[in-house]
Amino acid sequence: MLDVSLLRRDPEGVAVVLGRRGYVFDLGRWQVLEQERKQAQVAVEQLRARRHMVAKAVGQAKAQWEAAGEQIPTLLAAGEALAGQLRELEAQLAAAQEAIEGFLLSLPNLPHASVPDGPDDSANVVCRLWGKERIQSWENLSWRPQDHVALGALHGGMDFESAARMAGARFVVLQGYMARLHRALGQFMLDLHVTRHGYQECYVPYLLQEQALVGTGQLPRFAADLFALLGEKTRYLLPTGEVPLTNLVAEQLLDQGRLPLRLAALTPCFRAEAGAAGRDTRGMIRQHQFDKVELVQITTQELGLAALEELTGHAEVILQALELPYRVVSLCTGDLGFASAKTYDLEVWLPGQGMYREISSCSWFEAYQARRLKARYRQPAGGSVPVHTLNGSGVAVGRALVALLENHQQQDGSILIPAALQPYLGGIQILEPAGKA
RNA sequence: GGAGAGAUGGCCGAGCGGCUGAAGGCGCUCCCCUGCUAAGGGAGUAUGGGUGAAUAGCCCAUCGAGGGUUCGAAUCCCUCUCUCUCCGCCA
Repeated sequence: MLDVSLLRRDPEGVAVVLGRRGYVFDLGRWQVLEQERKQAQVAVEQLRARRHMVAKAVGQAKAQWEAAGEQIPTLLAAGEALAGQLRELEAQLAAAQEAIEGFLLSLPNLPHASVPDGPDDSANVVCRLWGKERIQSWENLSWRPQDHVALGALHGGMDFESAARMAGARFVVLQGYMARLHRALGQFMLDLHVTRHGYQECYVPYLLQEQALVGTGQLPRFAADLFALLGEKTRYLLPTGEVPLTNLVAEQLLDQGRLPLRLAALTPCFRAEAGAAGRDTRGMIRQHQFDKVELVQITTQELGLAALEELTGHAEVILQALELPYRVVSLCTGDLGFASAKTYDLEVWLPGQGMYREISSCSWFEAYQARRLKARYRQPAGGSVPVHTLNGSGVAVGRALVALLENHQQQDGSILIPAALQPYLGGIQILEPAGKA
C-alpha cells in the first residue's frame, strides 16, 4: 500500500512514478474518492462532537437535579435527533472509506529511482555475470549437452507420468538418489544461510488465511495464482515462503535495536500458474508444487536499499557454491512485481536448453508491505514508522536440481557433485546413469 | 470434541453506564541529588485521522474484531476470533 499522505500531498507526482511501470493512475477517481471521504468525515466528526456535548450536559443536569433537572427532557430529545442523523452519515463515511481502501489496495508500489525504465523483460538490465568461462566451455564441446528431462530419463527417478496420473500436469515424483539430491540441495542451502549469513531458521504454516496474503500483496489482485482450500473457512496454500515469514511481523511494533531481522525457511510452494497455460510444460521448470529456501529481511528505512544488495549476494553464494553459472538482472519498471520497489533476478545458465532461467528473485518492498501488514518499528528519537521488508529465493530447489543436472553432466550422462554438496550425499562425488555402474 | 475463565497503552495490571484516553506499577526520556556504580527525588511518556503555515491549538476515532441497547458504552446484550485451565482424543 502506498503512503496515503503522499497521495494526498502529491497525487500528480505519484501518477508520474506509477506511469513508469505502465500503470495508469486514475487521478480523477482518486480526487472524487478523497473529496467524498473528507466531506463525510468532517460532517460525522462535527455531529459526534455535538453528541458529546449533549451527552455530557445530560450527565451534569442529572448531577444537579434541583437546579437543572427540568432541562433533561429537552436534552434527551436533542440527543435522539443527533443519533438518527449520525447513523445516516456514518454509513456514508464507511462507504467512502471502503472505496478508498479498495482503491489503495489496487495500486502497485512505486518503482525506485534506480530501476531502469522499460515496457517488459526485454528491457531488463544485466548487472553482472558469474561463471563466464564455464559457459564458454560448453560452446566448444564436441558433444551435445542433454536437458534435465533427458538426464532424468537416463538416470531414472524423475517420473512425470506417475505424478500426472495422481495429481495432473505440472507435478513430478522423484525417487532414489534424485529424491535424495533434491533433499540435499534444500538442506545445504538452508544450512548455509543459517550458519554463514546469520538467518534465523523458521518452520512456518503452509496454509494461510486471506489476511496474510493481503498483507504481502498477493491478494486481492492475484487470487487466480493461488490454490484455495475448500472448507468452512477459506485458506490458501502458500505460493512462497515470503508470505508466512513476512507475516511474522504483522501488527508488530519492533524496537529498532532488534533490526534487521533475517529469517529463512525451506518450504513447499504452490502456484496455480493460471497465466502460464502451455508455457514450460516440459520438465521441472514450472510446477504447481516446488520447494524453495526463502530469505526475508525486516529492516529500517535507512538500510532497505543496502539490504537488497546484501540479500541478493546471499542468494548468489548458493549458486557459486554449487558452481552454477548465472547472471544478475535488474528488472525494469515494466517487469517489476506488483509490490516491489526494486528487484534483482538471478538467472542460472541451463546448457541443456542453451538459455538462462530465473532461479531466484530478490525484492525490496520499501514500506509497501509493511503498511498493509501494520508492521512498524520505534525510532530512538521517538515515533514509529513502517519497517522495510525484503525477500528473495535462496534459491528455488527444483530449478537448482535442474541446473545442477544440466551443468554438471558429463558426456556419458553421469553427474559430478560439487564439493560443497557432497557432505549432504554421504560423500558421493558422481552419480552414474542407471545400469552403467 | 465437552466444561469453565479471560482478551485494556511498549509491558504488567485497575476500572461504579456519564467527570476515564483510561488509576497504579515496570520500562523509557529529560532534570535534580550523590566523586563512579547502586539507591533516591521531580517532570514527561499511545496510535491513527480531520482542520490548521504549524513538530501550536481545537476536534474525532481506537480498551481482541464486528453488530446491538442507550442522550451517552472499556463498562450492558449478541456473534466471531484468539488465549488459558480441566476432561476426552491423537502424531
